[in-house]
Amino acid sequence: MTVAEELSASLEDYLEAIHHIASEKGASKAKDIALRLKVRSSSVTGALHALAKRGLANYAPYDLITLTPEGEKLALDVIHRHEALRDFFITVLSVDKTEADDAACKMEHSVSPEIIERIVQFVKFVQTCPLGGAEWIEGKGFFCEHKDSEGGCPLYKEEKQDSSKEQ
Amino acid sequence: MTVAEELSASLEDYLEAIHHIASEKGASKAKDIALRLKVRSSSVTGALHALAKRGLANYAPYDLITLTPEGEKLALDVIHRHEALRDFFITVLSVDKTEADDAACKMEHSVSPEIIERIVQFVKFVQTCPLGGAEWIEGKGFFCEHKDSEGGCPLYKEEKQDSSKEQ
DNA sequence: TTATATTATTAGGCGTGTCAAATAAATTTC
DNA sequence: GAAATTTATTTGACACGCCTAATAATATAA
Repeated sequence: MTVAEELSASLEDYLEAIHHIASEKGASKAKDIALRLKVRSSSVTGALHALAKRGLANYAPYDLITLTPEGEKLALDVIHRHEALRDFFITVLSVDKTEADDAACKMEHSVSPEIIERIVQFVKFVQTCPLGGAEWIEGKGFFCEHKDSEGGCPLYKEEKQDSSKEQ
Repeated sequence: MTVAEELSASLEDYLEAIHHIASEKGASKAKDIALRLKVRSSSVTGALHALAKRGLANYAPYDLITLTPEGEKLALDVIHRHEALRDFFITVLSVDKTEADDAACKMEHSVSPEIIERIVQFVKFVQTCPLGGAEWIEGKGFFCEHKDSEGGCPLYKEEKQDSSKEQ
């Protein structure tokens, strides 16, 4: 089995669109995809061939379009990146929703898994410890600087409880 | 005067490379650019034609390559985005330098001016108020939540002093 | 200064991703 | 169920940006 080729930004957009349309109306038609991505339907046909060739979409001419499990997995990954970025822009940077969504849409294709993971952790930290003072602890995540003192980091406490539960 | 066409990620990379090579050795040669961008020199020639056509690079066959003032301005903008992202990854997300630089390199082309500005402000905040508690104040920037209490946000105090100086 | 090595350019090809126009299939309406 | 409409596909074109191979210019060494 060879390593799957990196998807282009364009194909990632198609996966994302197909997933979203499917979750709104069950399955996708080329026209909905075209409308959503602001692209002509001949471009959609082309993209669907490419996705089908990679085993990411179920495509038969004139038929409804769905994602394969593999395609679905990749779509969810793109969406995860999108949402992580958007949440970060809104929660931490106080960017307004529309702008945050647009920015996430553009950046979701170039952000690495490592950065996304850090961002997810950081947003989680900010939402739990609004007083801040984030400190990254390798292998654990962000905690506030006073994790050991009374009234310290709630995240850190959760962590402690969790591990004692696991005992 | 028409609105300048958006530069592609690829051309932005060339601008950035030309600027960096020039600041290290005075001017750029096609070979240095090719090495830096891991591209063949025929690709460099093509890119130089495109940049020259847009008035961003001074290009004459077999001659040294420099940027026009316009090209220099755009190069500095790309570099600003790169550095803002890298600093954020390092300072806030505790990502290691190499990874931070790689990630910045990939994302610098898709990040909007608004997001960059917020990130710059946020990093500045984190560096000044390491205890955190960032709060965005429209038209001002990030300050900590205790800006009015004793021992509160140094950034906010600076701001106050600054405006009294201006009086 | 002539031969050699290096560097740059041109020419042509390939993959991606878009479009418009022509055609074909499916759906809706009468 | 036939006609009209909508939707989808094919075909061919074009821009980008990379590549290889062949050629041309420049720089280096003898």
